[in-house]
Amino acid sequence: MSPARPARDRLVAAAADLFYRQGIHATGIDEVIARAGVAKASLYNNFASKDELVAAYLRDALERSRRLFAECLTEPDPPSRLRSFFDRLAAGATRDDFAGCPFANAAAELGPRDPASSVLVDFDRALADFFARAIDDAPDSPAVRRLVVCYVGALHGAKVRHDPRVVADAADLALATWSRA
Amino acid sequence: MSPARPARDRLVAAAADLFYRQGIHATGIDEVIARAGVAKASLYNNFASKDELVAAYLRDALERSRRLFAECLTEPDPPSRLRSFFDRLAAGATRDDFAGCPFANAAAELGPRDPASSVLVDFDRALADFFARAIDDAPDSPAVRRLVVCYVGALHGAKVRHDPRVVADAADLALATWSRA
DNA sequence: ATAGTACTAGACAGAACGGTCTAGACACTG
DNA sequence: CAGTGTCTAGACCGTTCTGTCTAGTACTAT
Repeated sequence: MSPARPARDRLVAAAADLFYRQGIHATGIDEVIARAGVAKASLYNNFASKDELVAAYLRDALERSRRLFAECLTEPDPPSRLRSFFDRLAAGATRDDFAGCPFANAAAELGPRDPASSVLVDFDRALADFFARAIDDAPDSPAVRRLVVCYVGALHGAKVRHDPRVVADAADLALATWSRA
Repeated sequence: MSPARPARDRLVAAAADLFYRQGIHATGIDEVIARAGVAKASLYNNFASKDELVAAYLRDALERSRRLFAECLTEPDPPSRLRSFFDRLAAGATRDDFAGCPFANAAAELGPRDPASSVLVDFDRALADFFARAIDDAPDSPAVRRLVVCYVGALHGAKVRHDPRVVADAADLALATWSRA
């Protein structure tokens, strides 16, 4: 049925790059297909609408996040899991195309009624679940919610201040709040 | 010269409401002037462009934030200043039109090259300055940067999870990180 | 009374948008 | 060879957007 569709993959990759860096509403269909090197008809053969492409971009980003979570969970103990996670965030924040958390950015644009916003809820759950597994606690526990605060503050702070040190500050905060709990 | 311009004020108020709740790109000029009860020409007599209206909206929000900061700084000691601040955030997060931090939302939409984004930098500085005064520390100190992380995490977390408890979690984190430092 | 100012109502233009459609190239499979 | 599915190139449509323009109204100061 769907053996391998390079056009679709190139579309998602181009959408990821442009939607992430420029914003979703600020990026037009024509720019996406030009970046992907793909005809407009190929877009609408693979996706019913621009919103579907947005959802596909977010689902792809969610999948990458899940893999990141899984890698961090291979560490033996809670502090090294948290350290591994925030180290990876810090590394990402030094890239020149860093623009914060893609899900936070999308949440600011989409609004709660948008169909693609269900992926944002999925990410939120996946993040809480990751932190819960990382520190062996319940996903709704205050300790996990504090770690989510650290994550959000880290990425957004590093974005608006153009300063990856903020991620290190948030990591300190995360480690401290875990060791205290 | 400019004794009192109700049309301009109504425009900024309408823009604040709509841009904040729906997003900037998702809100058209026609919707703003309809909400303001104002003719389109009045908009362009007071603002050169939509971007100017966006900037005016953000400057107005920045001014309100500065007043909030000043009120919190009347508290006698650092913990009560921080508690006062996060209590006000928590109160705001329970409102049904709560949509997170207006500057964070605008940052996700505008991109760094937008002229209005200088107001975002101003807010960032004002926030760091407030925390620095609140805990009697330098605006670039790690303690202040950790508090900024708490602020961002509080508002964004409360937004995407629709749960004002997140603000309380962030407040705990903020108080703890200050008392430890 | 008259001039100036701030406003309203809405038509209008130009561009950009999302999305559809036709025509045809290429590769693979029977 | 014929047929099928995926692709490209780009014209095209209707809508929506920002921004301009005309015309006329209400108020105020001199």
